[in-house]
Amino acid sequence: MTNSVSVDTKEQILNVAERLFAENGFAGTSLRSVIREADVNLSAVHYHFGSKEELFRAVTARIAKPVVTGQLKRLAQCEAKNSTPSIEAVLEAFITPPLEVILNSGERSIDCARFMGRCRVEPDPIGKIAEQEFQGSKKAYLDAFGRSLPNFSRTELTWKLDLVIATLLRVLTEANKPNALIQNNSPLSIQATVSKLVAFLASGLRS
Amino acid sequence: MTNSVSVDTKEQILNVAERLFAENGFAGTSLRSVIREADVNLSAVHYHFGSKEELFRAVTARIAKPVVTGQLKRLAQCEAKNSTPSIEAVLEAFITPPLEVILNSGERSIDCARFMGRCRVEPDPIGKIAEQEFQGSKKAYLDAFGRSLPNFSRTELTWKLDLVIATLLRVLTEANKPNALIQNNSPLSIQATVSKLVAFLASGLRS
DNA sequence: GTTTTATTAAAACAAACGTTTGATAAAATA
DNA sequence: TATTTTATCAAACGTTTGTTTTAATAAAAC
Repeated sequence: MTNSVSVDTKEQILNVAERLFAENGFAGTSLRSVIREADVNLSAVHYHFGSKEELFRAVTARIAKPVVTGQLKRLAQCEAKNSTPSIEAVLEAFITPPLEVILNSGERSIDCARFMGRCRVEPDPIGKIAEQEFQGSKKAYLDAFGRSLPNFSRTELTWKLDLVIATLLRVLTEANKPNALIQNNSPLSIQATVSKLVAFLASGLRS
Repeated sequence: MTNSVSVDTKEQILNVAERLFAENGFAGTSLRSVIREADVNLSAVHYHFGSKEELFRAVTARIAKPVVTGQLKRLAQCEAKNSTPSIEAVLEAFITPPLEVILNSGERSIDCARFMGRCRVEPDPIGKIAEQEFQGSKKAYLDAFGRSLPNFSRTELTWKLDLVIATLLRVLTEANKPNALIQNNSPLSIQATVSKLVAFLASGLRS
């Protein structure tokens, strides 16, 4: 049907699941704790999403889509200016979208950040689901790394991109905690975070 | 008593728990799956460890102790040679012990690596337990970072050390997977991994 | 006005969970 | 030798898990 009531129910479930998955992980979050906080019926979860695993996928997809889209768009812009962009420019294109999503998520911003950080350190098969949802931009960036750093093997570039992602995920997980890089989600803070991360990672990638 | 039977039981539980916690996380690992693979009685877990949480602490402590000891020892040696060692030397002192532990763990080496990588991305309160067990060397290294890099604030050094740890944990988690830095646990491979990680991180820390 | 269709609600399901209990026997201590 | 301690075991505890089933409700389509 798609009336306003069901939309609210579905979105309420997504929002609460996002927060609880981020806090307690997939296995540590029960559907009953979700429906309790979302104030909906237990059946609503299976009606709207089918299973706990599909609920997790839905939460992940909601965040991953704009991130991947943004990363591909920025990489294209980046390579439109310069056929062989600097690794700094490529890094900035990769790192900015996830931080931008946080900025555009209103009250959910911190939950978004923490969920992004959490979802990809989940044990399999849940971690694989998250990897799937985010992998749409991975190959393009691996290729871009190769063009910006032509002196490294594919294997070397692969684990380096992997460490870039791990670093980014840690920054997201720690958002708003003491001494964390992300201290609020103001545009200025996001910009500063991108700059510091690019500086931190670029020189390592060249090593 | 400490007869050979009980020692075997206790160690069997530790070994299997280490592997399953590493694979499936704390919440994703049931005590019944542990005792099934360890071929011991369910009560043996509570008899030897008291609770699931204390079993996790025991697994963590077994690995963390030699790591922390090694890190403190190497840092002291490092500063004995040079009162203000390079950040590369400090990094090497920090990174070597966890990789050394893997090398000295025989058949458990990959499980050790993966558990180290997993235990500190566990949701609280489990993650806090792991943090506790590993934190014995943290303050000393934060101070050492400050001496090697005197131009940065404590806050900046704190998140930078945090990212060093996150990078190291990722390398450990991915051990023996395709394109991973750690591809086997030979002394040569470990040495090569340390060198690459130091190179990757040192320049970022200076930025 | 009747029949679909979409959504919520409540109850029940079998399975799995961490933990506790009480019995048993071997080992250590006296 | 008698008593206590240590270790192991099967069985059961009450609770919680994800999922399914069965009804009830209300809006939409015919």
